[in-house]
Amino acid sequence: MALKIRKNKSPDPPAPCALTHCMSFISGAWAPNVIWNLREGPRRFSELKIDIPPISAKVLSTRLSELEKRGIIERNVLPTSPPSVEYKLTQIGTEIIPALDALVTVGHKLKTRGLNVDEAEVSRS
Amino acid sequence: MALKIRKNKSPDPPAPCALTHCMSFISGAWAPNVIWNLREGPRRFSELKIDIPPISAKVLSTRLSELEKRGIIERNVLPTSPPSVEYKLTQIGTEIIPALDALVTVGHKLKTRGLNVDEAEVSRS
DNA sequence: CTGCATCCCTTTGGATACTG
DNA sequence: CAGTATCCAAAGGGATGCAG
Repeated sequence: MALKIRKNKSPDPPAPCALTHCMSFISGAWAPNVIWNLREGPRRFSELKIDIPPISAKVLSTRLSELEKRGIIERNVLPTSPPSVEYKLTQIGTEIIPALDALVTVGHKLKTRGLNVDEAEVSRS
Repeated sequence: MALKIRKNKSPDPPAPCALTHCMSFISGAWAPNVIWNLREGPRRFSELKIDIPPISAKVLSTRLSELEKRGIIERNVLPTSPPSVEYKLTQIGTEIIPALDALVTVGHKLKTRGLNVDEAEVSRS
């Protein structure tokens, strides 16, 4: 039969969800953090690494590449003896800041309202 | 066995990144979509299921529970013969809409600016 | 200093089937 | 209709080591 038998695997047809798609530019672990930490100006790789302690070099590198590809940040290699690289938000990249800020504001409200933001177990060392 | 040998696994200390933490309330696949689809009023389980075609019942159910626990949505069981359940945004839940909207706006700009939002590479050999 | 390659493990979302 | 339980597979991130 010409009909395709799909057991349970499909090539993942593009999700026709515009909203999901439009928000994909901040996808990936720490992506919002990276953007956030660039809000006050250029920052070097190692600085960002320090800004976001839990991030691994691999992930930071990956995120940086993605964000650059998406037109959110710019990469500048400084011709210093030990090569250093600066990353900065693009024009449009800076427009993300207020949006993130709005989201964080709501998130903060949610927390301070005595609600259980499913982390009542924060009493971790 | 009472002992577990951990080679390189650590309990992953809580990431001290406030921003990540403050945005975690929209974590999980389709979470933003669910919120978004409730923006115009109450919606039933099966309606949401239809609104967001790619979502599975399991995930929708999970997201709904999480969002309720986080105080973003409310669940109302309607005493109809076939039991139906309505979900609606809470007061604070509605505050997320503008934030999402801001994010989506930027995302849309990013796309329409002729940039490759990491999908220019579909022409992969 | 940057950043990639590898390996491995956890997470988590999808499919399916079943219950109230 | 609403939701849960299982199983499964893929994605993605962390650690480490190496390279430019």
